[in-house]
Amino acid sequence: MVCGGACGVGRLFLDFGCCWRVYRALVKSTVPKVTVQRLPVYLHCLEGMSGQEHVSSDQLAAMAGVNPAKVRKDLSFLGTFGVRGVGYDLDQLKFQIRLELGLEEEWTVVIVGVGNLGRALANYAGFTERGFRVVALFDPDPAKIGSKVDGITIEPLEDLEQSVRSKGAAIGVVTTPAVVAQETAETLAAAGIRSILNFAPTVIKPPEGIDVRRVDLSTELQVLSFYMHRRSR
Amino acid sequence: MVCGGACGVGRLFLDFGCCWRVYRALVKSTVPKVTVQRLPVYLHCLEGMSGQEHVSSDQLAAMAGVNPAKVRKDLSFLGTFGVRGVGYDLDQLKFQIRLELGLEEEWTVVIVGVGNLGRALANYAGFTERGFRVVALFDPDPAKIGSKVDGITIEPLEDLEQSVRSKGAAIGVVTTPAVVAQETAETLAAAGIRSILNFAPTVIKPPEGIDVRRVDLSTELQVLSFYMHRRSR
DNA sequence: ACATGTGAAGCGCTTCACAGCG
DNA sequence: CGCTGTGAAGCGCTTCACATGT
Repeated sequence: MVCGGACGVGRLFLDFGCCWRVYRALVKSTVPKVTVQRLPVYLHCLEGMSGQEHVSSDQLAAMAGVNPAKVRKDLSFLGTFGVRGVGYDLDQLKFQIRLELGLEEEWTVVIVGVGNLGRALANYAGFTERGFRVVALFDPDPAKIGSKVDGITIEPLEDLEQSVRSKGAAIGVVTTPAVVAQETAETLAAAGIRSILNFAPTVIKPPEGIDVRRVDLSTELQVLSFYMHRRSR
Repeated sequence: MVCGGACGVGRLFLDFGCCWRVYRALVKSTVPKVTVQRLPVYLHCLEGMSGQEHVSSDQLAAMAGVNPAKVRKDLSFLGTFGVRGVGYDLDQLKFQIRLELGLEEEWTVVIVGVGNLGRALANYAGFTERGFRVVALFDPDPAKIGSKVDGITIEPLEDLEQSVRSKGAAIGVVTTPAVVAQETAETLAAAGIRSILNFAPTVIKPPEGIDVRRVDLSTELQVLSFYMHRRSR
């Protein structure tokens, strides 16, 4: 980037001299996407530490498997609370990351599609540990309706909209077959869900105003396959 | 990048004039990482199409939710077999992607840790559909050993090395608790596994020569949390 | 006329290197 | 001295725009 040049934001052109920081703060006010993805990793590493009051970027970097400079830059987006010559205060750092990630709020989750994967997720301890509470399960199969998984009763699909709305759920997890994933996402959106985590092996076109993240298990295997294939040539 | 400038590769500096393509072909010979991640998505989209002989980059881009130019550039790494004014031959394109991803080989998979998630993955149809065959399951729990999941007998951890070696398995899926994930990865590496897919909520330091990919379900939720939190400020 | 293939510009993340400060 | 915070350079991916080809 040419420093001191003009920054184009949509059709608007602004000149901040050499100050990209001002640009970020005033115009975008955003933490880089890649940083957001690393914050949970840092948090996890920090939570596994004990018996020390401070952490250095080198230490955290080694645990998270990244470059120390990256750790420092990432953390600098949350504010300036490291101590030179010492490191970061462990408790404060954990708190700041949780705050930034919005983990101080308790988010409620519903899961649509109680197959093997849906059931596994309903039982997944990692959700509860992070403050995500599963409040409802939905499935179209009459044989499943009424039975419980981890204490939560499986409800019929027809009740989805009303149930989600009354519980004020924020996140919808889609573990349905691929063919009904889009439809499911739209129903969830209509019911007032704000974000969707999609495990169905298909691309969901995000409904208006909804943030969709995709986790595709077989995609991951295919990526591994590529690199194995490559290495053996 | 300054075109016509020098390209540094390690300590070696080479000058290829303006030709980044030559540089890629001769020195790196690699498809960009992000492209590799998108190829499975394209493939999935193509497999869902029928009743037409050709696809255009615009069409594929719309289905995959990306920019058309990106599709063309991605595909150009696999070779030059689009037809101007027409598009890509559907069957040929599917074949080329499968070839590039190494999906023409059948990879064998073992799963370590048969909890809810491990069981879900053992049953996961998406693996079989893509040519990944689960050949063994391992768990330390004596109560589980000997029972079957989807036709595969659960074996004790002690048999892992010998069993993996004799079956010539290529991919190890780690669905153990976080505390034993590293250890598990090293055992898998010692047994001759070549790649690891890690679902344990922790960072595995890759054993020598092993490619490790990490899928963390709660990380994904935390990323969603960040953006929801952000929006409501 | 239409869609690919691709230089080149744009943009954002990574990494270096060091000033700044306890 | 040690470690953070950060300009600036490096690098790779994205996107544009259009030459190229059918």
